[in-house]
Amino acid sequence: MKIEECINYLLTQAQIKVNLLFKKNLSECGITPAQYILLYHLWGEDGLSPSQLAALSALDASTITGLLTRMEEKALVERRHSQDDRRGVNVFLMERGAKMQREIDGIIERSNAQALELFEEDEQQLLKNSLKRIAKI
Amino acid sequence: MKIEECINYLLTQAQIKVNLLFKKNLSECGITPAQYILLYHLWGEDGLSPSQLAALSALDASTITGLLTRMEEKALVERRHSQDDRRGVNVFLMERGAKMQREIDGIIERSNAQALELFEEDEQQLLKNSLKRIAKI
DNA sequence: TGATAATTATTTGTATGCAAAGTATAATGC
DNA sequence: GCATTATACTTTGCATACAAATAATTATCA
Repeated sequence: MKIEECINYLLTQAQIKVNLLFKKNLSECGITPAQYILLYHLWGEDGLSPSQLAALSALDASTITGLLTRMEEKALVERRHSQDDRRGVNVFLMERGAKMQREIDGIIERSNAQALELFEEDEQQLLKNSLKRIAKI
Repeated sequence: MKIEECINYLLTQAQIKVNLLFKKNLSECGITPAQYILLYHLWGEDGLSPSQLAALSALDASTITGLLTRMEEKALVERRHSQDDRRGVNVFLMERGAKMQREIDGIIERSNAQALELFEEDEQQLLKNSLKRIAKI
């Protein structure tokens, strides 16, 4: 079959391009798209564990470890050992990570509009719904 | 905005999942999805240069370098210095890389069907068209 | 022709991603 | 209680990706 009909090829091409756009826009405030995902979940509930973040973001736990390490180096978040279960870790927002929420939200809104500017509202919804379905494989 | 409405998030989630499926299926014959893309273009025209492969696959030239190095180690392709332009390189299929075409084509067909099994034919086309459009950013 | 610019590919550095192995701690079962 | 399991996280190894810097070669043009 032609590669232009291969769903993995098309998804990868689209993801690389869109992710580059988001990465460029988010670099204004020194974070990456993947780091945004963890910040987003922590804004909703501070003190989540790495495994909870892995579940919420559908990423592997070892991926979370790396992300958190780099985010700690940038003073966005802080890891604290859990009191009740010494295996556990809780991740807390630091001041920088908490304060950036509005700025980052703006960048995300803007980036979405930019990526989808050629799509009508109903086309956007169709695309998003299809992506949600295919991600449930 | 909710992260479930963020196009970069949705594209990334879908791409990771679908790519894992393709990666698992392609591992039968020892290649990866990214390596498949280069093989595909070489099946169409042997002896392409790294920059041509970069243009055809919409990947950065430095990404192609790494892919080719790993593909050479597996005796899939071979780099030869260009005769007319000593800066240039031409990439040629080796026997293993050439012979695998039919097997790999089968795996790609199967993987596509698997990834899209919950989609009607017209939904598949709509999704693919949307992905093509968004990748042109 | 000889310096400067452009082109081609690679190298280096950074950031994701997963899988598999390793570590520390807690839970279970005999 | 103590050995076995299970859980939570990290480490290591591999494969993509891009950006920026390098190296080698070719083209331009003054």
